[in-house]
Amino acid sequence: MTKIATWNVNSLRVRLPQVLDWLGTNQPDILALQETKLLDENFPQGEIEAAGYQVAYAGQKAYNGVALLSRSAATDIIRDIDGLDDDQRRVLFATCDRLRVLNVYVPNGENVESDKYQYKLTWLKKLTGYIRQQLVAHDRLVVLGDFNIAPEPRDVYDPELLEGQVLFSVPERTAFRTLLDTGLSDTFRLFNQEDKQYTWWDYRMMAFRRNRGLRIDHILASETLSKACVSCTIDKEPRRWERPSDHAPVIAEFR
DNA sequence: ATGGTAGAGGATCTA
Repeated sequence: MTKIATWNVNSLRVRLPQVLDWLGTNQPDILALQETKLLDENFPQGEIEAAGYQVAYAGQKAYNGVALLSRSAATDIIRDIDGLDDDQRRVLFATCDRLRVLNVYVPNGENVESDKYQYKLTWLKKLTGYIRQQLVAHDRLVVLGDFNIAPEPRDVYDPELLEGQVLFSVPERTAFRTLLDTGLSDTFRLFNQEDKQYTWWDYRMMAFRRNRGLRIDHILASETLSKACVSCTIDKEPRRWERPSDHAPVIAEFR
């Protein structure tokens, strides 16, 4: 069994003790992190290796940044995807435990009128083209991370209020659907799930206490891997901790 | 009254 997880930590510097605690409790084989917000020279490699995990990372100053923590060594590591043409550190692609793993931090988009929203849609289109190519070569592909898109009305706390807003606009949801149509499954929806399960809650307005959240962090699997997927769950526990990330981890297991 | 909170970095920008 291979256990793989994703977690937007919103600063690895601040969240490192929580990440180490969570690794000890949950023992994943692979953990994909987003928003590390660290230069590579400041990555806490020693502390993570001391906890029994190897690391690969692609960071930058202040914003973005992704990392892959794994029990086994990751190989064939790619930090710059062909055709993405992006200076921001948002992707990390590697092979680990017989999986081809693509860790993504999709642009937030800010709001639907913003230039950053167009950047998000263009970025997703380029990523989708790349994934379409990669699925030809890799039948055991996992794409996971913070997609900054809630795919369906049941993935947001108030679909009427949020309709047309960033993270839940029709063009974003269509882009997500197009990505799945390359041959990926949203592993969370392979299983019967309780209602009102989310992965992100705004820090403001007591959103977590009121469960005003969105499901925007996902683990997508190729057809071969979908058949081998036995669970996908959201761990809300770290969101309850003192000084938490605004995102909860998502965990999938593969036979 | 365009809020409210968090992180980075040292004034705003991003989410």
